[in-house]
Amino acid sequence: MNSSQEVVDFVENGHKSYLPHLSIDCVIFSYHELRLKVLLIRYHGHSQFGVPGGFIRRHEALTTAAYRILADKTNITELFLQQFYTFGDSPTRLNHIEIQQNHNKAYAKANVALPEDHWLAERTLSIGYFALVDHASVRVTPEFLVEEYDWRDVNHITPLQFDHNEIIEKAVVALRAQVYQQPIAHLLLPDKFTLPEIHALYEALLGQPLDRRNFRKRLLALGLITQLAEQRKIGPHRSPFLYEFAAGSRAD
Amino acid sequence: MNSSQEVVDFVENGHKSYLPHLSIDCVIFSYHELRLKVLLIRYHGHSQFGVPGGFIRRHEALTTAAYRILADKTNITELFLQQFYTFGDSPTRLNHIEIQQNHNKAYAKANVALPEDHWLAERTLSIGYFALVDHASVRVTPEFLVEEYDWRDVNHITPLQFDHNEIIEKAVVALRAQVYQQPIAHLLLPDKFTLPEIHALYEALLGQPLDRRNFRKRLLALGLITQLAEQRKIGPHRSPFLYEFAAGSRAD
DNA sequence: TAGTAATGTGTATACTTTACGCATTCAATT
DNA sequence: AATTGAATGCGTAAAGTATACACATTACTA
Repeated sequence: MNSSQEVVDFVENGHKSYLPHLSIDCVIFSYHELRLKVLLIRYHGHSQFGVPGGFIRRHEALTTAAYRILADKTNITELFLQQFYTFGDSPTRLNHIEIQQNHNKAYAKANVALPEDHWLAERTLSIGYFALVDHASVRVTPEFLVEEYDWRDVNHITPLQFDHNEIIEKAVVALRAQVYQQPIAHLLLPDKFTLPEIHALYEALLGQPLDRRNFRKRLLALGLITQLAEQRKIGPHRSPFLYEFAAGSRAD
Repeated sequence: MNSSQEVVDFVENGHKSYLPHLSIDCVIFSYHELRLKVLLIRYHGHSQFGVPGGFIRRHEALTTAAYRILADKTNITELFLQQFYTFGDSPTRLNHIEIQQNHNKAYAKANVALPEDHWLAERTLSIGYFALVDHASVRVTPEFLVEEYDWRDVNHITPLQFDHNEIIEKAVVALRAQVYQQPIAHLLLPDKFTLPEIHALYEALLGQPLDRRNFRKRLLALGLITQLAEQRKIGPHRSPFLYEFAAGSRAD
């Protein structure tokens, strides 16, 4: 939504296209400057950030909706995406008046206010997905109601809207559980990469130091990566070998 | 719902109390005659069984709803309950006409038919919960539209309604992942139990044989159970010691 | 040509899991 | 009273995984 007019149209007609009471919240991870980052956005009139989200079309498969929302927000179609939990307990999700007021802080920018019985002002459950995207490929779509966005270090998340802190925490746990099961890092690295590169990536993903040598043995033993004969020239040091993700490793 | 009148009332007024487009499906496990069982129900006019489900009240916390539905169906309040996945992809969940026809097969018994635009005839996502209940304590609540129910061996599930086979499969995976993490079996055994008893239970839960001796060491090492000084007299054999679940083990 | 800082592997040790055997107990039978 | 069958109790050896750690190699710079 890129103009006041589009926002008004959404508020007036959105109920025809989208399911009420239900949203998808996306915890979008990327890897940048050796750190694991999460994409946060801040709406007009709000002081706190939150994770981006969207609604499900009435006749759209859930997974399709998740991919569509991710693509809408980041202009990225190649990504790792996985559902991890559905949130519907937080008191901040149940208090009608609070929800309505919260929305209206943002919608004020388009000079609309939600009436009390508007579908957007109602209690909404959220299906949590987490995604891993290539940082450099992301072009965050500007939105009329979104004041700013920020790639926040996953270890330095400040208090967020609603239950979004809890959502991110659960997403991080789910992400880390997958790190040795699936070639998750595939989209975060070039096709050919060095061991130090993937090593630093995994340290960021897991938030802890990993022994270089044992790490290599592990990925090799799991069959996640394959060593190539080629090497790469890096500045003044020994040339590291290149590796690639093994074809046939899970989720390929 | 126990009478034709109640069903009609639900069809006419349910939208005031419950969230549309969203249901909770419960995979209810129990342990009976050394087997892991799942509770299935069959609606009037339907040939296939399915897992029991229910709707979320408009202002009810999600977890509360799940416990309420479980209690409604089984008259049990003490149980292990956990969300595991939200289903919204299956084509059988998206086809309007099919959904409507399916519902009407059952509702025919109450001489009602859902119009095409009725909330119950619309596309519905389902939040999957699995539960572990004490088989003997369950008293399945009779419902007007439910023709029969069955505790089905988890290894002999026939084709079910909609995507319920997939739901059960995912539930079994989620259940098995928890078996050594939480004192899941607490509610399936008496307070004091013998090692052979919990051993047989775990074999049923995991669907595979487990070495008696290693099994004991494992549970003891994890601190899940504690050995007592007491023994139990069993027929013509050596008296087994009694064990209890360790206080302070997770989820207590 | 030596120095520096990074990369490349191998090996020994601790820990965890798995495999497996033999002694003990209870009651029914000889 | 001794024997036997069937189940339980609990230990030990072997295999497999994970962890800790060290030294050789390379590429550029001084």
